[in-house]
Amino acid sequence: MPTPEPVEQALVLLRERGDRVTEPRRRVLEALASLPGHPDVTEVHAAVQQLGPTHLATTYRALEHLCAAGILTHVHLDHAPARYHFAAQVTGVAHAHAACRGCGSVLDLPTEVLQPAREHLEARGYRPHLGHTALSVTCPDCAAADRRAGR
Amino acid sequence: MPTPEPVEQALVLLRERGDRVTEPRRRVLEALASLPGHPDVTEVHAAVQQLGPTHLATTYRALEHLCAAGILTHVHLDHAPARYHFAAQVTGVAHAHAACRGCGSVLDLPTEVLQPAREHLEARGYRPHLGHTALSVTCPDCAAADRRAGR
DNA sequence: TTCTATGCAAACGATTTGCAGGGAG
DNA sequence: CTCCCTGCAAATCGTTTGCATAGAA
Repeated sequence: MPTPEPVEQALVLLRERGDRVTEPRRRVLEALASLPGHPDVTEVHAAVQQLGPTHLATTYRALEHLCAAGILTHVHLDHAPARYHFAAQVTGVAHAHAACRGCGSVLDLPTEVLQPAREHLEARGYRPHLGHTALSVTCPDCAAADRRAGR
Repeated sequence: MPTPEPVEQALVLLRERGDRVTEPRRRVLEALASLPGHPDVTEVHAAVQQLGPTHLATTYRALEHLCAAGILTHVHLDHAPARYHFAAQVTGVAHAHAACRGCGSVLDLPTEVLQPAREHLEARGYRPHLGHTALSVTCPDCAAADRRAGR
Protein backbone atom coordinates (compact mmCIF):
# COMPACT_ATOMS: atom_id res chain seq x y z
CA MET A 1 0.00 0.00 0.00
CA PRO A 2 1.18 3.58 -0.61
CA THR A 3 2.89 5.29 2.29
CA PRO A 4 0.63 8.05 3.64
CA GLU A 5 3.34 10.70 3.42
CA PRO A 6 5.70 10.07 0.52
CA VAL A 7 7.22 13.51 0.89
CA GLU A 8 8.21 13.03 4.54
CA GLN A 9 9.52 9.59 3.71
CA ALA A 10 11.58 11.03 0.88
CA LEU A 11 13.04 13.75 3.08
CA VAL A 12 14.12 11.15 5.62
CA LEU A 13 15.86 9.19 2.89
CA LEU A 14 17.54 12.34 1.63
CA ARG A 15 18.88 13.17 5.08
CA GLU A 16 20.02 9.59 5.64
CA ARG A 17 22.16 9.95 2.54
CA GLY A 18 23.72 13.10 3.90
CA ASP A 19 22.20 15.14 1.08
CA ARG A 20 20.94 18.64 1.71
CA VAL A 21 17.27 19.29 2.07
CA THR A 22 16.73 22.44 0.07
CA GLU A 23 13.67 24.41 -0.95
CA PRO A 24 13.80 23.37 -4.62
CA ARG A 25 14.10 19.69 -3.72
CA ARG A 26 11.26 19.96 -1.25
CA ARG A 27 9.17 21.68 -3.90
CA VAL A 28 9.85 18.98 -6.45
CA LEU A 29 8.72 16.34 -3.98
CA GLU A 30 5.59 18.30 -3.05
CA ALA A 31 4.83 18.86 -6.72
CA LEU A 32 5.14 15.18 -7.49
CA ALA A 33 2.98 14.24 -4.53
CA SER A 34 0.26 16.63 -5.64
CA LEU A 35 0.27 15.82 -9.35
CA PRO A 36 -1.78 12.90 -10.63
CA GLY A 37 -0.22 10.17 -12.74
CA HIS A 38 3.25 10.47 -14.17
CA PRO A 39 4.10 14.08 -15.00
CA ASP A 40 7.00 15.04 -17.23
CA VAL A 41 9.66 17.64 -16.38
CA THR A 42 7.62 20.49 -17.74
CA GLU A 43 4.56 19.59 -15.70
CA VAL A 44 6.64 19.08 -12.58
CA HIS A 45 8.34 22.41 -13.11
CA ALA A 46 5.04 24.21 -13.56
CA ALA A 47 3.81 22.83 -10.25
CA VAL A 48 7.14 23.64 -8.62
CA GLN A 49 6.84 27.25 -9.76
CA GLN A 50 3.55 27.56 -7.93
CA LEU A 51 5.35 26.73 -4.71
CA GLY A 52 8.03 29.34 -5.26
CA PRO A 53 10.33 30.71 -7.98
CA THR A 54 12.70 28.00 -9.18
CA HIS A 55 14.93 27.82 -12.20
CA LEU A 56 14.16 25.13 -14.74
CA ALA A 57 17.74 23.88 -14.62
CA THR A 58 17.31 23.38 -10.90
CA THR A 59 14.18 21.33 -11.39
CA TYR A 60 16.14 19.17 -13.82
CA ARG A 61 18.97 18.80 -11.34
CA ALA A 62 16.67 18.05 -8.41
CA LEU A 63 14.83 15.39 -10.40
CA GLU A 64 18.09 13.87 -11.54
CA HIS A 65 19.46 13.85 -8.02
CA LEU A 66 16.34 12.34 -6.48
CA CYS A 67 16.37 9.63 -9.13
CA ALA A 68 20.03 8.87 -8.47
CA ALA A 69 19.15 8.67 -4.78
CA GLY A 70 16.52 6.06 -5.57
CA ILE A 71 13.75 8.25 -4.16
CA LEU A 72 12.18 8.91 -7.52
CA THR A 73 12.19 7.01 -10.79
CA HIS A 74 11.41 7.99 -14.32
CA VAL A 75 9.80 6.12 -17.17
CA HIS A 76 10.85 6.61 -20.75
CA LEU A 77 8.12 6.86 -23.35
CA ASP A 78 8.78 6.15 -27.00
CA HIS A 79 8.63 9.72 -28.17
CA ALA A 80 7.65 12.10 -25.37
CA PRO A 81 10.09 13.15 -22.64
CA ALA A 82 10.55 11.04 -19.51
CA ARG A 83 7.92 11.07 -16.78
CA TYR A 84 8.62 11.01 -13.06
CA HIS A 85 7.12 9.37 -9.98
CA PHE A 86 8.02 8.18 -6.50
CA ALA A 87 10.11 5.02 -6.46
CA ALA A 88 8.77 1.73 -5.12
CA GLN A 89 11.08 2.23 -2.15
CA VAL A 90 8.85 5.13 -1.14
CA THR A 91 5.40 4.03 -2.25
CA GLY A 92 5.78 0.35 -1.50
CA VAL A 93 4.30 -0.65 -4.87
CA ALA A 94 6.27 -1.50 -8.00
CA HIS A 95 4.60 -1.25 -11.38
CA ALA A 96 5.38 -1.23 -15.08
CA HIS A 97 3.95 1.15 -17.66
CA ALA A 98 2.35 1.32 -21.05
CA ALA A 99 2.18 4.66 -22.83
CA CYS A 100 -0.11 5.62 -25.68
CA ARG A 101 1.80 6.57 -28.78
CA GLY A 102 -1.09 8.83 -29.74
CA CYS A 103 -1.96 10.91 -26.68
CA GLY A 104 0.85 10.05 -24.30
CA SER A 105 -1.43 8.81 -21.53
CA VAL A 106 0.21 6.30 -19.23
CA LEU A 107 -1.36 3.07 -18.00
CA ASP A 108 0.10 1.30 -14.99
CA LEU A 109 0.67 -2.40 -15.43
CA PRO A 110 1.03 -5.11 -12.81
CA THR A 111 4.60 -6.34 -12.91
CA GLU A 112 3.37 -9.93 -13.29
CA VAL A 113 2.54 -9.48 -16.96
CA LEU A 114 6.25 -9.09 -17.59
CA GLN A 115 7.18 -12.19 -15.60
CA PRO A 116 8.05 -14.36 -18.63
CA ALA A 117 10.18 -11.55 -20.00
CA ARG A 118 11.94 -11.26 -16.66
CA GLU A 119 12.62 -14.99 -16.56
CA HIS A 120 13.86 -15.05 -20.12
CA LEU A 121 16.27 -12.21 -19.40
CA GLU A 122 17.50 -13.47 -16.05
CA ALA A 123 18.15 -16.93 -17.47
CA ARG A 124 20.60 -15.23 -19.86
CA GLY A 125 22.38 -13.23 -17.20
CA TYR A 126 20.58 -9.98 -17.93
CA ARG A 127 19.27 -7.84 -15.10
CA PRO A 128 15.88 -6.38 -16.10
CA HIS A 129 14.63 -2.90 -15.13
CA LEU A 130 11.08 -3.44 -16.19
CA GLY A 131 9.57 -0.27 -14.79
CA HIS A 132 12.04 1.87 -16.68
CA THR A 133 10.58 1.79 -20.16
CA ALA A 134 6.94 2.03 -21.03
CA LEU A 135 5.50 -0.46 -23.46
CA SER A 136 4.20 1.33 -26.51
CA VAL A 137 0.46 1.05 -27.07
CA THR A 138 -2.45 2.80 -28.67
CA CYS A 139 -5.11 3.51 -26.08
CA PRO A 140 -8.77 2.69 -26.79
CA ASP A 141 -9.64 6.32 -27.54
CA CYS A 142 -6.77 6.86 -29.94
CA ALA A 143 -7.42 3.47 -31.53
CA ALA A 144 -10.98 4.57 -32.21
CA ALA A 145 -9.72 7.84 -33.65
CA ASP A 146 -7.26 5.96 -35.84
CA ARG A 147 -10.03 3.73 -37.10
CA ARG A 148 -12.19 6.72 -37.90
CA ALA A 149 -9.26 8.18 -39.86
CA GLY A 150 -8.95 4.87 -41.68
CA ARG A 151 -5.86 3.20 -40.24
CA MET B 1 13.39 -16.94 -42.15
CA PRO B 2 15.02 -13.73 -43.34
CA THR B 3 14.53 -12.82 -46.96
CA PRO B 4 17.80 -13.24 -48.88
CA GLU B 5 17.64 -9.75 -50.35
CA PRO B 6 15.98 -7.29 -48.01
CA VAL B 7 17.15 -4.36 -50.10
CA GLU B 8 15.54 -5.63 -53.30
CA GLN B 9 12.40 -6.47 -51.39
CA ALA B 10 12.33 -2.98 -49.92
CA LEU B 11 12.76 -1.34 -53.32
CA VAL B 12 9.84 -3.32 -54.68
CA LEU B 13 7.69 -2.17 -51.79
CA LEU B 14 8.78 1.41 -52.36
CA ARG B 15 7.84 1.28 -56.02
CA GLU B 16 4.52 -0.37 -55.23
CA ARG B 17 3.72 2.62 -53.07
CA GLY B 18 4.49 4.94 -55.93
CA ASP B 19 7.40 6.43 -53.99
CA ARG B 20 10.57 7.44 -55.77
CA VAL B 21 13.61 5.26 -55.60
CA THR B 22 16.43 7.69 -55.06
CA GLU B 23 20.13 7.33 -54.36
CA PRO B 24 19.89 8.40 -50.71
CA ARG B 25 17.07 5.96 -50.03
CA ARG B 26 18.93 3.16 -51.75
CA ARG B 27 22.02 3.99 -49.71
CA VAL B 28 20.09 3.94 -46.45
CA LEU B 29 18.72 0.51 -47.29
CA GLU B 30 22.17 -0.79 -48.30
CA ALA B 31 23.66 0.66 -45.14
CA LEU B 32 21.07 -1.04 -42.96
CA ALA B 33 21.55 -4.33 -44.75
CA SER B 34 25.29 -4.18 -44.23
CA LEU B 35 25.33 -3.02 -40.62
CA PRO B 36 25.02 -5.61 -37.85
CA GLY B 37 22.38 -5.31 -35.17
CA HIS B 38 20.31 -2.19 -34.72
CA PRO B 39 22.28 0.93 -35.67
CA ASP B 40 21.18 4.42 -34.69
CA VAL B 41 20.87 7.38 -37.08
CA THR B 42 24.49 8.36 -36.68
CA GLU B 43 25.76 4.89 -37.48
CA VAL B 44 23.44 4.58 -40.44
CA HIS B 45 24.52 7.96 -41.72
CA ALA B 46 28.21 7.07 -41.40
CA ALA B 47 27.61 3.95 -43.49
CA VAL B 48 25.53 5.93 -45.96
CA GLN B 49 28.34 8.42 -46.41
CA GLN B 50 30.65 5.64 -47.49
CA LEU B 51 28.29 4.91 -50.35
CA GLY B 52 28.19 8.49 -51.49
CA PRO B 53 27.87 12.04 -50.14
CA THR B 54 24.53 12.48 -48.41
CA HIS B 55 23.27 15.18 -46.12
CA LEU B 56 22.39 14.15 -42.57
CA ALA B 57 18.94 15.71 -42.89
CA THR B 58 18.35 13.49 -45.89
CA THR B 59 19.30 10.39 -43.95
CA TYR B 60 16.79 11.45 -41.31
CA ARG B 61 14.12 12.01 -43.93
CA ALA B 62 14.83 8.74 -45.72
CA LEU B 63 14.68 6.79 -42.46
CA GLU B 64 11.47 8.52 -41.47
CA HIS B 65 9.92 7.87 -44.84
CA LEU B 66 10.91 4.21 -44.94
CA CYS B 67 9.48 3.75 -41.46
CA ALA B 68 6.23 5.43 -42.45
CA ALA B 69 6.12 3.10 -45.45
CA GLY B 70 6.41 0.12 -43.12
CA ILE B 71 9.65 -1.01 -44.72
CA LEU B 72 11.77 -0.14 -41.70
CA THR B 73 10.99 0.17 -38.02
CA HIS B 74 12.77 1.79 -35.15
CA VAL B 75 13.13 0.83 -31.52
CA HIS B 76 13.31 3.39 -28.75
CA LEU B 77 15.90 2.84 -26.05
CA ASP B 78 15.57 4.39 -22.63
CA HIS B 79 18.28 6.99 -23.08
CA ALA B 80 20.08 6.57 -26.40
CA PRO B 81 18.53 7.66 -29.70
CA ALA B 82 16.27 5.33 -31.69
CA ARG B 83 17.77 2.42 -33.60
CA TYR B 84 16.63 1.21 -37.00
CA HIS B 85 16.12 -2.13 -38.73
CA PHE B 86 14.10 -3.79 -41.47
CA ALA B 87 10.46 -4.35 -40.58
CA ALA B 88 8.99 -7.81 -40.10
CA GLN B 89 7.19 -7.28 -43.42
CA VAL B 90 10.60 -7.46 -45.08
CA THR B 91 12.53 -9.93 -42.94
CA GLY B 92 9.64 -12.21 -42.12
CA VAL B 93 10.53 -12.30 -38.43
CA ALA B 94 9.03 -10.13 -35.70
CA HIS B 95 10.95 -9.59 -32.50
CA ALA B 96 11.02 -7.45 -29.40
CA HIS B 97 14.10 -5.85 -27.86
CA ALA B 98 15.95 -5.37 -24.64
CA ALA B 99 18.63 -2.69 -24.46
CA CYS B 100 21.43 -2.43 -21.94
CA ARG B 101 21.25 0.73 -19.93
CA GLY B 102 25.01 0.60 -19.53
CA CYS B 103 26.49 -0.04 -22.96
CA GLY B 104 23.46 0.30 -25.20
CA SER B 105 23.79 -3.16 -26.72
CA VAL B 106 20.52 -4.58 -27.98
CA LEU B 107 19.26 -8.11 -27.40
CA ASP B 108 16.51 -9.50 -29.57
CA LEU B 109 13.67 -11.16 -27.71
CA PRO B 110 11.11 -13.67 -28.94
CA THR B 111 7.73 -11.97 -28.98
CA GLU B 112 6.25 -14.78 -26.88
CA VAL B 113 7.79 -13.49 -23.68
CA LEU B 114 5.51 -10.48 -23.97
CA GLN B 115 2.42 -12.55 -24.59
CA PRO B 116 0.85 -12.00 -21.13
CA ALA B 117 1.49 -8.29 -21.47
CA ARG B 118 -0.19 -8.37 -24.87
CA GLU B 119 -3.21 -10.18 -23.50
CA HIS B 120 -3.49 -7.86 -20.52
CA LEU B 121 -3.44 -4.84 -22.81
CA GLU B 122 -5.77 -6.20 -25.46
CA ALA B 123 -8.29 -7.23 -22.83
CA ARG B 124 -8.46 -3.55 -21.88
CA GLY B 125 -8.89 -2.29 -25.40
CA TYR B 126 -5.27 -1.22 -25.84
CA ARG B 127 -3.43 -2.01 -29.05
CA PRO B 128 0.16 -2.98 -28.18
CA HIS B 129 3.23 -2.15 -30.30
CA LEU B 130 5.59 -4.43 -28.48
CA GLY B 131 8.57 -4.16 -30.80
CA HIS B 132 8.58 -0.40 -30.54
CA THR B 133 10.18 0.09 -27.16
CA ALA B 134 13.12 -1.86 -25.80
CA LEU B 135 12.91 -3.27 -22.32
CA SER B 136 15.59 -1.77 -20.14
CA VAL B 137 18.19 -4.21 -18.86
CA THR B 138 21.75 -4.43 -17.66
CA CYS B 139 23.68 -6.90 -19.79
CA PRO B 140 25.88 -9.55 -18.14
CA ASP B 141 29.08 -7.62 -18.86
CA CYS B 142 27.80 -4.33 -17.49
CA ALA B 143 26.25 -6.13 -14.52
CA ALA B 144 29.67 -7.56 -13.72
CA ALA B 145 31.24 -4.13 -14.08
CA ASP B 146 28.58 -2.66 -11.79
CA ARG B 147 29.30 -5.31 -9.19
CA ARG B 148 33.01 -4.60 -9.37
CA ALA B 149 32.27 -0.92 -8.83
CA GLY B 150 30.16 -1.91 -5.84
CA ARG B 151 26.57 -1.38 -6.95
C1' DT C 1 6.95 17.86 -67.97
C1' DT C 2 5.46 17.25 -63.31
C1' DC C 3 6.04 16.88 -58.79
C1' DT C 4 8.65 14.66 -55.16
C1' DA C 5 12.99 14.35 -52.67
C1' DT C 6 17.42 16.50 -51.82
C1' DG C 7 20.96 19.86 -50.22
C1' DC C 8 21.81 23.44 -47.35
C1' DA C 9 21.39 26.55 -43.61
C1' DA C 10 18.90 28.05 -40.12
C1' DA C 11 15.60 27.16 -36.51
C1' DC C 12 14.24 24.45 -32.80
C1' DG C 13 13.16 22.14 -28.33
C1' DA C 14 15.02 19.69 -24.70
C1' DT C 15 18.65 19.13 -21.69
C1' DT C 16 23.34 20.22 -19.83
C1' DT C 17 27.20 22.87 -18.26
C1' DG C 18 30.53 26.49 -16.14
C1' DC C 19 30.78 29.70 -13.00
C1' DA C 20 30.01 32.76 -9.05
C1' DG C 21 27.20 33.50 -5.02
C1' DG C 22 24.01 31.65 -1.28
C1' DG C 23 22.39 28.70 2.08
C1' DA C 24 22.35 23.98 4.62
C1' DG C 25 24.68 21.43 7.96
C1' DC D 1 33.07 27.67 8.34
C1' DT D 2 32.81 24.49 4.65
C1' DC D 3 31.01 22.62 0.84
C1' DC D 4 26.95 21.47 -1.73
C1' DC D 5 23.22 23.42 -4.30
C1' DT D 6 21.23 27.11 -6.84
C1' DG D 7 20.48 30.83 -10.28
C1' DC D 8 21.72 32.40 -14.56
C1' DA D 9 23.32 32.39 -19.19
C1' DA D 10 25.43 30.15 -22.64
C1' DA D 11 26.55 25.92 -24.84
C1' DT D 12 25.36 21.59 -26.69
C1' DC D 13 22.85 17.76 -28.68
C1' DG D 14 19.61 15.66 -31.65
C1' DT D 15 16.24 16.60 -34.81
C1' DT D 16 13.30 19.42 -37.86
C1' DT D 17 12.00 22.88 -41.29
C1' DG D 18 11.75 26.37 -45.33
C1' DC D 19 13.23 27.17 -49.54
C1' DA D 20 15.33 26.75 -54.12
C1' DT D 21 16.92 23.17 -57.14
C1' DA D 22 17.95 18.46 -58.93
C1' DG D 23 16.20 14.46 -60.57
C1' DA D 24 12.73 10.29 -60.80
C1' DA D 25 8.72 8.90 -63.28
